[in-house]
Amino acid sequence: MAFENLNSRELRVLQNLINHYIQTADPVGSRVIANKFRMGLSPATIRNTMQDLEELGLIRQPHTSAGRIPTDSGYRVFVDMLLKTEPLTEADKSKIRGMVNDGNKGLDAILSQTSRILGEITSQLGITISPKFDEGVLTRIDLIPVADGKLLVIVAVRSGLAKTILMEVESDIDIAELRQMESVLNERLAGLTLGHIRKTLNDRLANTSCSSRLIKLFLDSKSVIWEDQGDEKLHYTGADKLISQPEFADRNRITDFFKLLENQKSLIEFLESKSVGEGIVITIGSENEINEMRSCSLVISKYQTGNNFGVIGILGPTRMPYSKLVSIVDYTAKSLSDALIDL
Amino acid sequence: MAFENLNSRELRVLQNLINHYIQTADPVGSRVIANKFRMGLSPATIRNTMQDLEELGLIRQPHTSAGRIPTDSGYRVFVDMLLKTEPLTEADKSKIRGMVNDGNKGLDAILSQTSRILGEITSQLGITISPKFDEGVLTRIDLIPVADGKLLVIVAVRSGLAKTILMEVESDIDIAELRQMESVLNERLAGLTLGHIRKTLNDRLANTSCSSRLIKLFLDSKSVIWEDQGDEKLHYTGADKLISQPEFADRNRITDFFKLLENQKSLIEFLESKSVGEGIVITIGSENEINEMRSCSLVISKYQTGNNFGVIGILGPTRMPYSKLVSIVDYTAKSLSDALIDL
DNA sequence: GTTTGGCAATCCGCCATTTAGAGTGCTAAA
DNA sequence: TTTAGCACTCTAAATGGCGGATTGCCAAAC
Repeated sequence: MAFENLNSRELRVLQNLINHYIQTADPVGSRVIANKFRMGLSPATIRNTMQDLEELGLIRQPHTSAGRIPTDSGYRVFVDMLLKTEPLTEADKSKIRGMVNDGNKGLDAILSQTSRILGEITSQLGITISPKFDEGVLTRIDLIPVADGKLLVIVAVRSGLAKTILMEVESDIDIAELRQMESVLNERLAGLTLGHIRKTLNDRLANTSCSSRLIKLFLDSKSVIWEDQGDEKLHYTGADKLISQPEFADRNRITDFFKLLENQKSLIEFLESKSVGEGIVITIGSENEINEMRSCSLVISKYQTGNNFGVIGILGPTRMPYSKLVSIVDYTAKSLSDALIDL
Repeated sequence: MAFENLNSRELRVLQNLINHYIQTADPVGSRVIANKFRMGLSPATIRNTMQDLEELGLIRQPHTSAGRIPTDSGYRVFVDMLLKTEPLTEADKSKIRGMVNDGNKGLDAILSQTSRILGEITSQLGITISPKFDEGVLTRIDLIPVADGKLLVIVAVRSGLAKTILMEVESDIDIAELRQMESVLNERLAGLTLGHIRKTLNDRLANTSCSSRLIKLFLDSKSVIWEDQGDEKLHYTGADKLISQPEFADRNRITDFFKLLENQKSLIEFLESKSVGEGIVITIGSENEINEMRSCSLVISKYQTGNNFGVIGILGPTRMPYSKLVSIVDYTAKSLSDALIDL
């Protein structure tokens, strides 16, 4: 949209209005902008500018005789053209680093911690999603009989992640058969990405001397083993603070919000679909296709471990302190990626 | 408390009052009880009885000229002396069985499903906690080098559960050393419970010909490997329906509630502390020591897999349909235990 | 002695009305 | 182009009255 030709006064008014609204959650009137922000203009002049901004669809009045509040497009312009990222305090930085690097914890615990710290220092909902395995390169697969009729399959991926699947088998699998299967799998599949393996498994398992029963087993459970089904785990923290924000005064908003959170699968899918490319992604209000999210914004970023990518970020009302959040999410994502290299 | 000498009229009034209140959430007056429940008494007589019940602390008036509502003690008497468990409908039964036995899913997925079905058919919060590993009997331990400096430890437990831990090691561990360590561990530890192993590991690893480096490694990471730290996982579903109940009209109640849910550790600990013994346990309102739970009730039960026990149940406001919930939780716990034997 | 009808008293929830305040849009003057 | 002034509009909060529900108590009835 052609908002590039906004003049500088309009931009400044929009900026001041949004900054003030983010703090107070109250519609902002012309007087406040004129006085508090010392723009050297009278309220009447500001009013004229505000009318222009309203016609452009960047701000709106909840009702006559109220001040203005930003629309989704208004926030979009703010984020694209006016955002000054706010440097983190040392305290926050060290808090983040401390949490993320917390010793010998597993990936899961780290991500849970991370969502907690994100929630805490932002007072919004901190979210983390564990990395997709799909892009992971198989380093090795192990088959371990653990009990009668149970076979534990361990899929180890470069960068140290591992996934275990418990499968049922007929109880009389021969150990030798199993070993053979194992080595065939390793010979033929190691070095490929899981996604790739999934697509080409049929071909790759042709012409072996393995037990056909086992071959069948592995072909049949293709999706369970190689697919990503619901492996990505979602952690979130900070719901309590979030719902005390004024935008959740209406109970229905809260119910909507929890419907959203309980439908983890679609939420994960959605977040992953949005976090394309490098760096921070911000989506605002109605830009989020999920209905229950139409009054929320998202500040997210990918993080990396090995070849695999996960997502972390913040979910909150469209009225959120974007400039702070961008720095926080960015710094956290980077710290997390660093920490996971070490892991 | 000596509520055993309540006369039968008092009991019937209490019962009717609670049944009605559970349905409507409105204070119940003497007229309703007299008419709706056809007790053959006039409202005035009921009023007298209600005064008695109030003096005993079983019911109370929110304000003059309102009907009465049950107190926590009132619910307690109701549950202990007046509860008629309501048989499940066939529809619900088959829903539960269907979900719980849903094919080849892993434990985690089953428990997640279970919490969902509990939430759905009760309109309260369905909760499941995965079993404690501590009582599990080790069937086998495997050591698998997955990458430079990484060692994957797989702890398999009778009944098919397995836990994997990724450890850091110096990169030049010798495969032969590892195999030896593995077989020593299996020889000396298989058949013992994890809890037992944890306590006696030092002694049991004395006098071996294993690499002292490896021995040290295993002793050092004792807690990570054998301990239960946060392994119990909590699933819950139904928050959205729960908070639409009238008792959550006050926003503070909702925030309290989510503080409770986000503090998973203490919630898990609490639920486990309450679920002693066989069968259903019901705790009401202030009987729950956690502050944020003082206006909620809990209907929980243990379930079993191998030697391990987990907990499932329902969390909701003290005004909950106890008689239904008891049957549902009971049936679900049993179905779950059955399904996990099969697993 | 127990139960009941009658009745005054109490308190809540709802509705309409009022009031104060905030902010606007427009117009005319600077 | 900017500003001051002013009539207008709308909200939020306060006020007051009314109807309804329920109680407690007392005296009469069973």
